Amino acid sequence: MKKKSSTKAVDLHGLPGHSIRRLHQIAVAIFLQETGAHGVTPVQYAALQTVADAPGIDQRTLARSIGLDTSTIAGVLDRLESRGLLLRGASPDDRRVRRLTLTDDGRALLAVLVPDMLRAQQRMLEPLPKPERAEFMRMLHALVTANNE
Amino acid sequence: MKKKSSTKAVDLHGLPGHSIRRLHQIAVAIFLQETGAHGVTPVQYAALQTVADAPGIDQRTLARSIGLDTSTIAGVLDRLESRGLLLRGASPDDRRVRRLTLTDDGRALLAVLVPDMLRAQQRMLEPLPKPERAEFMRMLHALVTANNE
DNA sequence: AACTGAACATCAGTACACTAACGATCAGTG
DNA sequence: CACTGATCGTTAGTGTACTGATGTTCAGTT
Repeated sequence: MKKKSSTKAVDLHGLPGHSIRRLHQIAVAIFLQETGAHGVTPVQYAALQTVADAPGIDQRTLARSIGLDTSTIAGVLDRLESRGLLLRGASPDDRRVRRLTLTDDGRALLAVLVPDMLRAQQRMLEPLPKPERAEFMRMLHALVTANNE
Repeated sequence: MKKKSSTKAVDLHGLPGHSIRRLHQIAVAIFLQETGAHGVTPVQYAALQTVADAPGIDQRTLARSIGLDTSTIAGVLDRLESRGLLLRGASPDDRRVRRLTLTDDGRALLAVLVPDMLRAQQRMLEPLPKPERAEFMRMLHALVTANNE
């Protein structure tokens, strides 16, 4: 009389997909709490950071680097450009390509943002005992890289 | 001469928030690959499952149970209702409340969906060695429940 | 019975995130 | 040099996901 009609025994909260979605929501919320004053989203931060590290990068390379497709990155860059944080210049070699660089305002904002962002990252893992945090990050990273097809 | 000007040493891919976002994208993609034929999203599945387990539930309780706010759940239910999978009836006790139930089509679709969904969940953790999967789920769950403020 | 504050749902606005289709450009081939 | 296929960016359309404002309804007070 154990598990005969277990058809309905689907525990939503035990499903990886559901917990991953919830954790993502929480991560975004924490990020916005810590950096809220500056009006930058996690994805916008990722774009700013990547362009800062690789000035002149093109949109397609940027998109792949942070895990977005080109149609999504277009909107992100629109918003950053209209705030004067980023420039979309033409490439001299290839007229299809837009070369991305940060403005002085963009670099300044990024510098101000970093400590807040780091505090947010810290908070996300805080509920875990310290030795488990690195372990969690290792597994997380393994899952992400394994699925880069 | 080690780490004097480490200001720029922010490794995007080592940040929890970034990896969590990527894993969420991957989880959604796998879900849609496995269940693609039925045109249901992960959130729509969560709503169907929860209403099936608690017929007559109201929108607010449903929203909190799956981690959405009421403005988001409204759109989700619009789509399920217009596909004839779900009914939004009025409550006799309280005219503010809409009581949710599945139609026969909704229950039938859910039954068909479950095996595909379970296969998707399996695939998400597959890159991890078997003993680590439970460990990962335990940490994931700890992080989610700890941040339910 | 009117007043007040809370609860429930909706709507408007902003921001990802995807697919599919498109136009422009480029690189290589015949 | 014209042709072909691939590449880069944009646009259109669908679906979460949030905040903030609005309107209805309810429950408790006065």
